[in-house]
Amino acid sequence: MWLHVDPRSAVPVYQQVVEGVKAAVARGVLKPGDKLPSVRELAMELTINHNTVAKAYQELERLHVIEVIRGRGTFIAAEPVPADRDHRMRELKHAMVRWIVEAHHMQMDEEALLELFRTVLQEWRNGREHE
Amino acid sequence: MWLHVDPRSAVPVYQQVVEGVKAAVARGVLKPGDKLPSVRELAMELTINHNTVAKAYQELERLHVIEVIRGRGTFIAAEPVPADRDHRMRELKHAMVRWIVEAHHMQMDEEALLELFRTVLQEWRNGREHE
DNA sequence: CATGTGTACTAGTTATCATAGTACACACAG
DNA sequence: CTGTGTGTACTATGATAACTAGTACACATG
Repeated sequence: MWLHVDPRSAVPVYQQVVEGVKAAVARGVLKPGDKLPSVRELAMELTINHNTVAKAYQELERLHVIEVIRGRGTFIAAEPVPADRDHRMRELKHAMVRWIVEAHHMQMDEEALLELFRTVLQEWRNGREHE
Repeated sequence: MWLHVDPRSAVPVYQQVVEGVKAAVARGVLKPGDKLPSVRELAMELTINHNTVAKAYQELERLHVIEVIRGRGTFIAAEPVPADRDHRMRELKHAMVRWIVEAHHMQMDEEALLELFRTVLQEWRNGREHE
């Protein structure tokens, strides 16, 4: 299965589902048109409530990652339209600043941080090839 | 003031204080030995409860960012010893992966993402010089 | 009609965050 | 010693979010 959930994590379960699906799409595990499990199926598989899955699906639909068709099921959306691009860009920059601050408190050089990012990016690329 | 707090934000107020202090230290606005406002002073200034400030201070002490001396006050710690380096490194990497995925859903090229990070790093360096 | 979809609703539990008020232990200047 | 300023501890209360459980409804399809 391309989805794992940790009920003891601090991050909400529905959000873990959202991120899991987004990651699977980004990796190419899920492609446009692919059918997702029904809310009840996925809930059974992850041993969580079907309402929690439904909440995740609604969030994913809001993000234009999936398309929901009542009575038929949910599918990966054709084109991931970036709706609120500016807003997400600001958040991305903000996150990067947090990395810099965090790295500083880990006594990590800024150059080392940049190198780390390159490494993570490379590892992600490799992991993508293996699927 | 080097600290701002948004009570309507989704991120907890005490955590905003924690991040604010860490950022100020990283920028050099606060230096080792500097005295922080008392919990009641800062609470008054930010119009929040003094218990909330106390919670933030306790978290900062746990992170070895500040030193607390009962009856005297709180001070920026001498050397920011990275205690749980491995754990924080894993979290940092995890955060980077999340944003790689996010960038993909924004239809942003990986090279563009790397370039953006270089830009943010440069901007942060400039902002630091001005203080 | 029967089945499988997503959706909507109520109810209840648990946990976190924040406030408010009070009290205590310690350091230090007077 | 006393008064004041520290951080800390405690109880109580309210607000909100996340999750579970159960039930019911509307729609698509065979």
